[in-house]
Amino acid sequence: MSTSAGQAEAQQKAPGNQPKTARGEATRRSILSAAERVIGAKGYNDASIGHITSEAGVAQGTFYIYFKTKEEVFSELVLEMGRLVRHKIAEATQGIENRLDAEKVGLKAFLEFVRAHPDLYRIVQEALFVDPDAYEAYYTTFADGYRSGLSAAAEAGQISEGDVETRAWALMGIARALGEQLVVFKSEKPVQELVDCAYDLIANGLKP
Amino acid sequence: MSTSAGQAEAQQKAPGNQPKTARGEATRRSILSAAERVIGAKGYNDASIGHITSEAGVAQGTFYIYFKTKEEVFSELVLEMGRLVRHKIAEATQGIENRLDAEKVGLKAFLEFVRAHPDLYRIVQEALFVDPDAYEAYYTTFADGYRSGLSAAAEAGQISEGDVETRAWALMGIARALGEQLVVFKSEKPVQELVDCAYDLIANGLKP
DNA sequence: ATGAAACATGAATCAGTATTCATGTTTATC
DNA sequence: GATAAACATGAATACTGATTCATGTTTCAT
Repeated sequence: MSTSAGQAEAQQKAPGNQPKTARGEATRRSILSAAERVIGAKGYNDASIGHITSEAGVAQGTFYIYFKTKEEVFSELVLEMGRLVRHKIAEATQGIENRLDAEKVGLKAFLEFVRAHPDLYRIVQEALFVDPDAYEAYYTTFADGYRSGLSAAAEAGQISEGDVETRAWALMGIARALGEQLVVFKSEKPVQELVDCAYDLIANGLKP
Repeated sequence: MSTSAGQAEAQQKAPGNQPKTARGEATRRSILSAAERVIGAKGYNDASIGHITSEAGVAQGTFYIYFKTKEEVFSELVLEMGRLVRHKIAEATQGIENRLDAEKVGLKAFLEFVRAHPDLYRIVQEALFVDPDAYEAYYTTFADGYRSGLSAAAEAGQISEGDVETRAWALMGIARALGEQLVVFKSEKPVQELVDCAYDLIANGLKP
């Protein structure tokens, strides 16, 4: 009924508590965003609830009004990363007919997002150890989309034939490695240069 | 002076204690190998010293005869993974003149190693959070070798021109993603199939 | 054979921190 | 403006697990 509380309905895993007022909404958001920064910076284990709540400017107990456990806030961040990234890429590749073009534009959108959200990127990596299910869901969701895109492109003769499953993982691997360049290894290289080089490799291969 | 204690000399980071007798040597090795299994399976934080020592069949205190901290044993495992993997690849690509052939053979060797040592693979991934320096060293060492290999190949006209730095990371990304397929997502696909598909992509690209 | 160094033990220490709870404050509705 | 629900507090609880240590046992050079 109110302005923007539509997503509360279809929640799957019995979350801590959804806020019922604007104040609660704001507090919850501020905890989530503090968690993103703190966990992204220190890693899951060194990020204590105390750190997170003090970064958010609330008391320690307040955390447990909105999240059942430390793991829950982490999982939510992984989900958020998935949603945001997929949205960015879908938005950027909207209406592009040719798969190779879409590949290029999508890669660029991905890398720009990752550079803008280094904490989220690291959180997804750590999910392999903290919340393996979320990690797996993140990548398989991605891979599914990739695979069907590649299949369609092969049908349409836009790309050569080949095992779409393996290709999807390989292409995701390239994107991930370049993202890591930016976030983990702090490369200053312009995103466009990375994209152009990777695109050339993806499209033409290494053969002279 | 004795048979095989030559590596004790050039140690960098003041390690716990190197064993001085055959018994000590054996105990240390058994702790290290237990740590590999336990940390690989449960992750760094859930793998307690108690778990590791009981898996190794020694008392808890014994751990600290050979390792100063829990982190130290972890770092040593990351180093070990780097040494072993580089060795495997070097061995496999020994004497191969053509870079693209070497790429194919090296990728196969890498994937076979990874499938045989899933625990070590996971440990390297976790190093990003537990021991970032070791993580960085692992990948930059790899990338350095890759880069110079690609440069030489480009000189020799075996591959097309292109930014070797970015290409190196992209190719490492492919290898890593396929390794992850095997270890994390438990794919049953034969290594050779993955290699053939990835090689085709690397050599020829996606263009029809 | 013997003494010193190396190795091994496992119970005790010690610190950190996730989670709970009893108590107060704010918000919204009647 | 009163009442209940929602929200907020921060001190107390409870537990885990890395590290230490006082005490034994084994190895080995002499």
